[in-house]
Amino acid sequence: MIDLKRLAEADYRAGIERKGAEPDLIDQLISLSSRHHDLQLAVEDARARSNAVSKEIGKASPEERPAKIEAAGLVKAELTAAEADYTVVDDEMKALALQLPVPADASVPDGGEDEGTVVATVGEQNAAPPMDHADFGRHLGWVDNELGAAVSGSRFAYITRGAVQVEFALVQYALAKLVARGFIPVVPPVLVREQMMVDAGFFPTDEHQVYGIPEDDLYLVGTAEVPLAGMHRGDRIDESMLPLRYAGFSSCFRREAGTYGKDTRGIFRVHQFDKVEMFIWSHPDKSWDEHELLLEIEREILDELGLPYRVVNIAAGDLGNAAAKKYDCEVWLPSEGAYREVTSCSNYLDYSARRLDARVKGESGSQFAHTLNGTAIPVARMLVFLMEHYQQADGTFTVPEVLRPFTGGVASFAPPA
RNA sequence: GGAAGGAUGGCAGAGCGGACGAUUGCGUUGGUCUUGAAAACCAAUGGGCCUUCACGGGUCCCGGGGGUUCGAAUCCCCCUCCUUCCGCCA
Repeated sequence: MIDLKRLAEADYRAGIERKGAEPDLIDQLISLSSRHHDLQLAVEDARARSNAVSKEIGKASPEERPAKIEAAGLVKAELTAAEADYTVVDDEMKALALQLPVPADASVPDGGEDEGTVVATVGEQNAAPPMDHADFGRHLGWVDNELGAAVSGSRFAYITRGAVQVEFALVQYALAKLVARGFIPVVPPVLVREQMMVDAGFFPTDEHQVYGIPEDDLYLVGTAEVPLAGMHRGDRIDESMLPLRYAGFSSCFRREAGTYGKDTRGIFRVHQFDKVEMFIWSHPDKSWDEHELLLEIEREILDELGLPYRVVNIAAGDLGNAAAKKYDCEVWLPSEGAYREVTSCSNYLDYSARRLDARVKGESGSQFAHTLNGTAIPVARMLVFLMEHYQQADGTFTVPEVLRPFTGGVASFAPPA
């Protein structure tokens, strides 16, 4: 939800338009909002009179009451009429406001998909290994797409043997790093109510990407971000508690509608995967520092895993509704000769906190909190990159140095005998 | 799955149609007393929105949504959650 009061500000409006919002919509909303204000005054005035009259009835003697009740009825009719007008405009205004995105930050480049700015490049664009990640996964007995398809359908896979050990090593490695940084580890529910999907900003825009359980009115989350956002819904967080940093581990479920034929090899894009996600509740004055912190952690993980990558400041037109700025970290995928997204981090400013009614309480009153999120480890996709970069000429897999404490010291995996 | 009871301010806990935005206790904060502390005593102690230069004023909020009424924390309906009992079960 955007800040309607700031809509008249040139910068605020420009930030929204840069994300591709129709100027007409904004004008409509401004005029609705001014009508809304007038009607609100009218309703409150009518209600004030109604309240006053009603109060008098309570004090009146039994003989006086009938006349007073009749008079009150007239005021009530006025109030009812005013409310009817107000409700119409209020609904219309809210529906429109939900459609508008949070403004892009000034530091975000203009443009759409593929028009982001590369802000850092690390490592070399090395040549492809003998096998791509899909073939190597089959070779090692790590990934079985056919079995997954037979049991659950396309884009489902069995992950077995060493891949499972590496998966849990990745998770433990990330959690250890985040806990050391003061993040609170969380295993959240992965089934949530519809309202939670709305509050977290995924409904109605991304509803088609989400699995639902109609019988119980629940939805499978596509990311732990959703239940993590719910942790402080309606809270007034004392500013001394901030920042609150959470590290959530969960399975993630995505329908991947509209991606038929895209990334069909291996487990690059699957319906179900595990992920360690970072989520921060920040004081509004500090959220840009927290955003840089998220990027720093993501880069540190890629550095320590020894993967070549670049960081992209995503262009305004390619940002989701909720993000004012987003960095993507893209790792070099040798078999494709391209950088592919592995992690990302976004600053939502107060967009999500408004819906969640999550506020920061300080000496100077209260204001909406800022929320940020970033990927620490998307396990399946990380396995894809590792399978290419740590593939040896003899067909074995070498475990990255930093993961070995979490594989029980195992340094190498070979195909099953 | 069946049955019953509940949800009120930071916490506990009254109120069950009209002066209730809410008795009281605890907690918290400030003060008096004290060399200091404790105790005791006094006082203050929710939030959203609108309006005002400000003082202030208005409105909404007693789990959430709807309804009855001139008037709802209080009555009615729906939903959610919690507790207890029975059944079932990793």
